Amino acid sequence: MAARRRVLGETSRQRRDPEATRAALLAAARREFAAKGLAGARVEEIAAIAGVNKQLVYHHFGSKDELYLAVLEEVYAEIREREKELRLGDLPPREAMVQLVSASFDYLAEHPDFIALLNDENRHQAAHVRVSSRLHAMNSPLIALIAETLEKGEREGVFRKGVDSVDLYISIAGLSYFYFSNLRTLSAIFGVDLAAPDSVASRRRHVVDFVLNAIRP
Amino acid sequence: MAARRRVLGETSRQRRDPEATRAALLAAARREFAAKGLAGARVEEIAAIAGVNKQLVYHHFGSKDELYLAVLEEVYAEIREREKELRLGDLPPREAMVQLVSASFDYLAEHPDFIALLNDENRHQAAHVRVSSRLHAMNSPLIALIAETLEKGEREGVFRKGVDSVDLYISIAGLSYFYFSNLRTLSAIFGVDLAAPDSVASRRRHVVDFVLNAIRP
Amino acid sequence: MAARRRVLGETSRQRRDPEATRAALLAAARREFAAKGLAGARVEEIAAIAGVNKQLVYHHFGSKDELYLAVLEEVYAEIREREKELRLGDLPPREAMVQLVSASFDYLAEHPDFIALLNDENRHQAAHVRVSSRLHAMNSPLIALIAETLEKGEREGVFRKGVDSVDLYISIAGLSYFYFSNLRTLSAIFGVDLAAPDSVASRRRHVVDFVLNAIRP
Amino acid sequence: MAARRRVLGETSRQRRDPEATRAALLAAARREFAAKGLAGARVEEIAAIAGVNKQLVYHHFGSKDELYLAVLEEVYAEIREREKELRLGDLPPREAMVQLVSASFDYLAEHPDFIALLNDENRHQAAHVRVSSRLHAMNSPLIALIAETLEKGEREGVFRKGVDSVDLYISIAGLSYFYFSNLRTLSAIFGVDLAAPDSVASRRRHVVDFVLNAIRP
DNA sequence: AATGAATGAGTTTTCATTCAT
DNA sequence: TATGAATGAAAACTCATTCAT
Repeated sequence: MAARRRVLGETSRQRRDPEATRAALLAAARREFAAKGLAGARVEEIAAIAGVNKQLVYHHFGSKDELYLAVLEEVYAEIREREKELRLGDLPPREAMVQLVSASFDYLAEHPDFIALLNDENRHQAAHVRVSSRLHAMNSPLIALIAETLEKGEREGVFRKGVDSVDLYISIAGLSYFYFSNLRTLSAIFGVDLAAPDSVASRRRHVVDFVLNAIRP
Repeated sequence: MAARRRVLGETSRQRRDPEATRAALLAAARREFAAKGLAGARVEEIAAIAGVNKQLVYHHFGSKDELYLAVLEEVYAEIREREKELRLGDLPPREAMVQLVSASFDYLAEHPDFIALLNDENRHQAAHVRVSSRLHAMNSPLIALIAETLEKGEREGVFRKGVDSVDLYISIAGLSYFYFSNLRTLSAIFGVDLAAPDSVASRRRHVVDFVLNAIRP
Repeated sequence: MAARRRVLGETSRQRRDPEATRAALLAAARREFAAKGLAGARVEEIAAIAGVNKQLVYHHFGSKDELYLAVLEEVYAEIREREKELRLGDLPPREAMVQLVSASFDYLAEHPDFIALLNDENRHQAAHVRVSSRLHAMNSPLIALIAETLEKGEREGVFRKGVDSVDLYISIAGLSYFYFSNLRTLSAIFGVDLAAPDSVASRRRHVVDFVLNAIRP
Repeated sequence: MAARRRVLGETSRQRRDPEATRAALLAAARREFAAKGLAGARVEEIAAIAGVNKQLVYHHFGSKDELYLAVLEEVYAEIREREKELRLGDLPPREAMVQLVSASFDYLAEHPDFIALLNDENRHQAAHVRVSSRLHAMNSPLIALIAETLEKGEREGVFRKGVDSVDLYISIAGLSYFYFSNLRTLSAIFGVDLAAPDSVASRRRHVVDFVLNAIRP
């Protein structure tokens, strides 16, 4: 008996607008899969949130699983897009690295969906990511940026030698990701509110410092 | 449907051994919840793996949810126990920190189910952890150890000042956790096998180095 | 288990006739709830009797409880409808009262399921009736008819004064209701068959006489 | 997860007192069967209310069904006992009849259990009453009292002739029974509170009046 | 006599998916 | 393209009853 809701701001969406229907379903699915996982999310609820008939999920995506993959693809595409937009220009290596780490932190801070979806996909042994040729085609501009910045810094003597760019990429991500991914349990166990703006700002400073200190010569 | 299997090593468990029944259910539940999450795991399958009647889940734990909480409590108790066993003795601060980071890495390397369970619990906004008085009573010995080591290193001038121990705790955990948590998607996206022993060993070295470099004066 | 049966007279109901499906479920539910009560009736059996898939109960009614309420509403609507059809025209008060009492008796004689449903609902403290706005909107035409007839008879001097119409309504109902409601235990205890047509006819005469005698001047 | 409760006032009943256990079970069963019916009552809950182990139901009564029969027998025995205690002495017939009707009304007013149990048993077509030789052996002293009183009144000319004593018995019972049996639905439908002491007192007067008027010459 | 563990057969309800229109 | 009805399979949970101690 989930109430039929229309997405915000769409009081009377066109009855025949396949693109809008698809987009509404995708947005609703992203929200539901992030909140409840592939197993916990309900096709009926996704359709209800999108304000459309349940059957349209099958029309547009084929199955719950394919809808899930479509969400993953959208989410990955979005983060890659965001990474592409990162303009470091001619910033000196240290300043460039600050930007990289900050941007990485901020993206995760703003997209808890992304974290939840990735965690669920990892539980599934990346089964969907593995089979998606679209996802394989998206390579991370960030890793190249990190490599370039690292190299430049090494040459200029502001970064130590011997830091692997993939390792650094994973470390930068991990320092932020774990904080947001485990926000609730850490807060409960420590008895603090890590979601508070002050806590987040403090963590952000720590992460940037931590990385810069770790790679200085 | 699901074949009745006995847990490994228990070819003919006593018909009346409630403790053994409870333990078998808990072990099976841990495995299933880690593999499939709270929503995806099946009570029937858990009972089948434990080799007992499905209704005993309700007899011993009350509900699927309470069984899930029991698993979380067990898992947290186990990690706290492990932390308590860490003996740093009179190691100098740098060596002590190497031990701390290594032990943290190794625990996660050996317990992928812990990671999976935590991720699922975080998706549920730590709903179970929050209500468990048993979990609130368990405080991490590790965080105290880190604080002590950090302080000693600062005094001896081998660590820089201004590093917060909770921040450091989260960073140490995050550098290892993210790697194992996102092993599958990272491997798929990068086209490498991060689960390979060589990769893990290499990551271990990186993490230890990274932390030590980050906190050197 | 339970064989798929089609409701009488519906040898091949349309596959897509939601109204017919609803009606078949309602009829089957009425029968089962009357025979076994809310707790004793089985959703599966109701669906089987209606010749439809068990899940349609949830599709059309939401839950077993809401189906039960729908049955109560139907049954009350039916009795109210029947009361409305009572045409006393210009009958003199005594003859009118005979009609009222007789009709009341006959309805209960012909609708043992109504009695069984009411008894069950009373065990539930009228929980369903209380929350039904549809039921609150149905007021009994009978009580008004009794009041009018009583008044007219008083004016004409054929009925005594001081009889309250609600009291009389309950008494008329009670004299018949108890007989049918407790038919089985009374028969068992007295060692007679109160369900036999002769017994019923005799009781009918008694009830009419009893009421008329009770209200004569 | 029904909490284990001890019956009021029995904080530590003897561990080995079969009679007390039997009585506690019977009392709990009476309450539960009255409240929920045979189908709705739970053996575990009955045992919990009685403060004893569930298995003792089987020890003492054999099955849920036999426990139900034991409750019916107890309840019938109680009402017969009560009827036996009715002392009309040498009251004149009208006064005697007032006593009979009043006592009948009062018993039902004070024993809603009895009504609920009888209704449930009637739904089961008196299946338990029929097979109980103990119940068949209990004949109602009331019906004999009514017959005597009726006869005496007829002889003295204070009651009309032609009233059958069984019919009268059923009418007396019905006038009170229906009121209490259908208290909740009638109150809900009429929007009044028939359970209020004033309503009950008023009904009591009506019933006594109604019967006396109905049988006067 | 008494207990708690254990069980088999259900019982309501859910859910992804397909069908008919 | 879109809808609501319909379905089969399963899911969590229940319950009367029996077993082992």
